[in-house]
Amino acid sequence: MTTEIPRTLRVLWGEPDRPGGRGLSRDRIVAAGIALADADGIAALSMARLAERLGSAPMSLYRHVSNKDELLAFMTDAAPGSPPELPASGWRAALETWARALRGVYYAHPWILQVTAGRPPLDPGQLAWVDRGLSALDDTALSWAERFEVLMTVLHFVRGEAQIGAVLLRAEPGDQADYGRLIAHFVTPERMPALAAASAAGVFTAGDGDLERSFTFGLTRVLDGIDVMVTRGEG
Amino acid sequence: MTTEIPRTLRVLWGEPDRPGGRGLSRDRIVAAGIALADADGIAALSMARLAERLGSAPMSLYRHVSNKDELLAFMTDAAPGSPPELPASGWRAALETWARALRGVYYAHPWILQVTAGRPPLDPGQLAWVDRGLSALDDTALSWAERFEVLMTVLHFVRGEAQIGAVLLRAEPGDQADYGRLIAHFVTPERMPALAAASAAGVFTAGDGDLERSFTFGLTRVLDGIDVMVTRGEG
DNA sequence: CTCGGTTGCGTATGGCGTACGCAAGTAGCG
DNA sequence: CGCTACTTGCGTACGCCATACGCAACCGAG
Repeated sequence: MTTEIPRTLRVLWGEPDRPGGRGLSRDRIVAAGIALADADGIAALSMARLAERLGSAPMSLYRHVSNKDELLAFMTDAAPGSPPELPASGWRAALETWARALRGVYYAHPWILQVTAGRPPLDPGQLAWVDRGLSALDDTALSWAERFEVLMTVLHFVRGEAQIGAVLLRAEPGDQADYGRLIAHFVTPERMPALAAASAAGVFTAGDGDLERSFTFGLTRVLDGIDVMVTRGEG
Repeated sequence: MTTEIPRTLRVLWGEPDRPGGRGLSRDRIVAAGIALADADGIAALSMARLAERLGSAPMSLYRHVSNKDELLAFMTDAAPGSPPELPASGWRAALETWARALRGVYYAHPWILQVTAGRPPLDPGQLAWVDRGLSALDDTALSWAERFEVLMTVLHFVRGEAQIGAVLLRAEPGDQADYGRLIAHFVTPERMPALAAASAAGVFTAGDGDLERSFTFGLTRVLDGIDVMVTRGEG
């Protein structure tokens, strides 16, 4: 009857770290992994490089982490930290606070997007955020299923925006200009009329602060759409 | 003045395939790569396995594809195919058609989501979809920048939903039930009250057709939000 | 002091992407 | 026909990766 529970999850929810070792510990390894992935990207995170950072041998890590997948699970659990307290001034402000804080997490740790893509969250770190997000809708009349779908809609938007924005932030300053120039070079009005018009209108030559404005723009659309439902249900 | 253009892009936009070889050709390699990634996932796509499928030696592929990254670029260009014709019955129906077709692409080739994550599209295959999506908004009074932001908002939602849905579709039938059971097992009302309530309400024990319904639900929210803006601008 | 358990790590294996250079085939041209 | 220039296929080799296994050093309890 009881589903057998994977070791990784049991550790994640229960066992605290044993700081016994002569220097290595799960917490230290996970923290170093997060720092490495933040700085150089998840592709640069290898067990060997991580061990080097920690001043130990590669195989020593396996005493605290059963394999690389488990390390990544620990990292995605720890990196987001605690979700923010939400304002009590209504679901919209609460949901917006949640979305902006989550965006901050993804901008700080873009690799989370890759690691958690298509994997339903089961660690306490991720689920705490889901719980907090659901609580933003406490003052609505929506069903639990509706609240969950609404939250997923916001989540999809935040993840999608972060996937683009976090990369742009770390790119060279000229890359965005290059992108606009390449679009302009390849896209012809005959084959792609709408795109050519958008390109000619300067849509692909973004400037400072445009990332922020574009996030706010999309989030406003999404929240407006939710508002239509919430208000109709109450009216 | 002229930005130097990466070889991969030049090939993508210009040079047709030279079918000269004794069996190998760029098109055949790309098609086999797509088939392999569709069947076994992108992680199972190695140059060696691909060569085996094609009955050639690993190094032979490099005559037609300069490295694995370029192969992936060719694959993401080719896999989506042509975007659908959009109905002329208004922006909402057009955008919905576009979104559903794109979702179909991601469900058929989930690896595209991983490969294109955080990389702005520059190949004709992807850009044709962006162009078609923008054209869905031709009958609105929005600016080009607004149309682009609107399209990105829809795109984020579609990608986010597909990232979860495409995986669930290929999962074992019992996995979804397992997920609900694991949530119920770990989540306590004291620590995560909203999540516990949602779990108790059966939100995490999905049934047949729920994926479709959930996509429609979220898409309706997003389109409703866009409608608020389009209508206000016109009124 | 002994002993069971824990921790660190050296060695080794099999997979990966791919640089390099040779050989076999093909096309152009006399 | 033969000679040459080029293209295509691929065998070998290298360095990086995750990680299985077993030994040695250490630690706390008796």
